[in-house]
Amino acid sequence: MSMKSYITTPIYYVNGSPHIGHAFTSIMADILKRNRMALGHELKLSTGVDEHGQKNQEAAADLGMPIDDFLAMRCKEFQGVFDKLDVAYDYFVRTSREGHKQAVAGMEQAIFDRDLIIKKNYTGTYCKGCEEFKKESDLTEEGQCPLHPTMKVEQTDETNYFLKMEPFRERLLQHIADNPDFVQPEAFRNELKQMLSEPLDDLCISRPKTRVTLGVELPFDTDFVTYVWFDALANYLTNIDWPDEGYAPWWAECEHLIGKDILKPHGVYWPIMLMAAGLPLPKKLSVHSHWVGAGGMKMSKSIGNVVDPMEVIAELGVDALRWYLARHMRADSDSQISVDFIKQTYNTELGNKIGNLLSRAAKFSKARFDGKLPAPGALTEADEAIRKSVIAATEGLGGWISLAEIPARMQSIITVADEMNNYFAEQAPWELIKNDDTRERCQTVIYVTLDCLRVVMEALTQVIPGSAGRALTMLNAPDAVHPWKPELDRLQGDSDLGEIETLFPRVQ
RNA sequence: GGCGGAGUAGCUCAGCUGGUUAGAGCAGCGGAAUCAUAAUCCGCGUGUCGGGGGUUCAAGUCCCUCCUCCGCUACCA
Repeated sequence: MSMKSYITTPIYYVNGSPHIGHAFTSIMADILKRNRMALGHELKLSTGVDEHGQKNQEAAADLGMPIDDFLAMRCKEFQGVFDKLDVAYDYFVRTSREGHKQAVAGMEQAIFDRDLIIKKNYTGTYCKGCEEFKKESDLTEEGQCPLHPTMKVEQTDETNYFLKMEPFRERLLQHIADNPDFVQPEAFRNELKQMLSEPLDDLCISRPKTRVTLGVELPFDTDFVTYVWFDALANYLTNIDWPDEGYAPWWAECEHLIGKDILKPHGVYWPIMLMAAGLPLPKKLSVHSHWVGAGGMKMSKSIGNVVDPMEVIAELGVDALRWYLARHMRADSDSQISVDFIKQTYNTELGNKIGNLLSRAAKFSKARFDGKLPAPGALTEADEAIRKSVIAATEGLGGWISLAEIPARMQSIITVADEMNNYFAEQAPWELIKNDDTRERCQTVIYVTLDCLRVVMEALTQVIPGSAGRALTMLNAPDAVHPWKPELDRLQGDSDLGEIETLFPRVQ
């Protein structure tokens, strides 16, 4: 029986169109999935959309659309984007799904039955942007929410249901202390500890229907719907059919990928919800930072430095984007992105160093060896050296990688691509082909180069599956070994090569 | 205000517990080669390592201080 793993992305709020942040988290989740699967794990990856809450309700109203039509449209848009990004999700979550709603209600009932939910009146300030109640101290001097300065906060005086949080605080802190991998990287673990360093207020988990109608009705009071965050977080369980028996092995190996902006709901609310319901906590919370424009400028329409994932795909192809994100993400601080940066990285790394090498070696082989890949002769020290380097550079991807390790793995691929170009230039097969007595040597160099490229491409299947797959087809490579590890000499000497096309066409 | 992170070549970044002439990639300049996506290979960097002070035989690397930026958090209002 193979190991099961479960990776999640947040479910995205659909009141706006998909942006680079959505694309990033889902692509990273996809890379981790492909990595786990290469290792022989059975895997489920969930991504999707959050269809509830006041903001969606209002976004639909603004467009003058019936809510269901609006949600269906947005859902299709998001799903289409992830398909184009080659994100191989197993579940595309829609919180409007009946099974999800029932499970959310079931979870609430379970917590309610344990006397951990109380009803009380609350007067305070409410930010629609955050869909949260705010303390006076959370607001700016002008009395507005610092996260949503253009929205007006509302004064409320209403009765709601609250989840008791404080009883679980110490236990959660202890869990974090005992399990360093529970929150990664360390910088965010420390921030979470800070959030938990003082007594927690009860969490309001309901909204009166008089104000919000789009949501899951409370099982114990039909005048209320569930707070969006409670509803949304529960998707991680409902996707794998909780409370049905089968969910357990998946849940035991659950890794949540999130942006640092939603650390609090995932690091505080969610674990406490689970503890309150008597359920085990997820195994790992992998937190990432955000993308900002060149020079560290925030992306904004007025500056004109917004990177639209769909525009990038249309112009450069999906793998230019996937590669850039995987290569330049920094674990605990924001990373920079611009269309120019993506182009530059694409041209120099994918195009010049990898694509061009494949092109020159494969075309040479076909032209000089009758459309075939020649069989190698005896190997020299130089051959052995480059082969060894290729194994060393790729074997990391034959093991379990964490989110934070991805860029370093990509770096080692590029480094070895440099070495391969070096090898090819030093061996100069175009010279070797000129004399009969060096012809066999030429065959060996071509074979070694293309077989090394095959290994690299197999490794890259985890990151840029489309391009890597095409390259393997050109090389007429056999199916990769499973579980995967870098292995030499799997290309057949004296066999046909496929049609050689330009893998990463240069862009201006 | 507190805590944390950051400020290193034109750009993006490495530089761990202090130790040879401060590094890489990209960009730029010169050359070689022509198998290839004008790609590749070789050569070329006098940077006040944010400012100032200090400790030390020796500091980008430790201490103090100041400046700038970012994150979390608090409080005054």
